[in-house]
Amino acid sequence: MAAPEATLDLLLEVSSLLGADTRRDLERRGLTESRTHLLWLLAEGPRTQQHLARAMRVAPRTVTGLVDGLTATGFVSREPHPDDRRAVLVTPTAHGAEVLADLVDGHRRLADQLFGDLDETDAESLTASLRTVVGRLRDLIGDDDEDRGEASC
Amino acid sequence: MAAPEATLDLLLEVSSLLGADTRRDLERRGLTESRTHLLWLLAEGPRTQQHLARAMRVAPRTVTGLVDGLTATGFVSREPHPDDRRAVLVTPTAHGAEVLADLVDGHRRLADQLFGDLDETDAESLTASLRTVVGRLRDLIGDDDEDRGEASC
DNA sequence: TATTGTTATACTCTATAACTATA
DNA sequence: TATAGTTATAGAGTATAACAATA
Repeated sequence: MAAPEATLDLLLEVSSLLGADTRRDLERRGLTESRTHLLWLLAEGPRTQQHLARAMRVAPRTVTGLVDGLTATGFVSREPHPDDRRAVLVTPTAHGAEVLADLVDGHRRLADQLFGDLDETDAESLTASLRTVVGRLRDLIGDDDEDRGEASC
Repeated sequence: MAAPEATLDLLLEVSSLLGADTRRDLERRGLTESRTHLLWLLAEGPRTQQHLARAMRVAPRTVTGLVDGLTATGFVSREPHPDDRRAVLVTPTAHGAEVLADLVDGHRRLADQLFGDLDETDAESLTASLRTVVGRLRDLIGDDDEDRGEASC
């Protein structure tokens, strides 16, 4: 038992359910996954759109659209860059910062609900297995993992 | 160590990498994730669009678009339903069936690459943990898992 | 009256290409 | 000349609502 395919199917189901849970939570707040990913990258301060495009591995034009949406819904604003008049600094509004803090908190609570009561041995074993899988997937994809911020939510 | 949040982050990274690997593979074949999900549901035979909409948890109109795309690119055809003249049976073409078989095979090979060499203990422990996580996520979401086909690819 | 699938419309995410302002 | 961000255009996925044909 525990055939490789069954394990992969479980992992894919976890992915699907995690995505569904996340989306449902975000919808209530008027956010989408992509917009949230961008907002998440502002946790440590304002960033230029170029920076965000590279971190999200997305075309600059895509960031324009995401920032447009987040601006229209009151989560961020475009502020002038102090040193470069071509660039803007995408900056969370008070509301955006509040929602962001809330999302970070929700992430922590979800982690506790899912893994908080695993005993030490199981937890170690699970993280070790996941680390191995991440390494193998990176090899398969040829991902260098350069330049990314923290994990998306 | 092995804090709950680190484990969740690993799981999210696995999700992200699995998605990237899948998309890259599908692009080469002229498929998208949604279209592939639909094609996958035809593995055991033709289905009506209503059936597909329920299985994919998506609006009927969305299925129309996906079937349009798959028809235009030669993966499926719409055949008359023998008993119900309102309905159509979405049916893989020869090409579609061939690609589908190839995808199923690729899924098996990926599983082997990721988990084929785990020792019995680790494999059991990993699947047990994943099953627990699936259960908890289902509870969180209130997912009844009725009516779905096999896992999407 | 209920169901199957469609046309019509709209929003989001993504991409490429051409352009403006600035460096 | 190179970079930051935009307008323009396009394709994919999703949704709701109104409608046709059929059950």
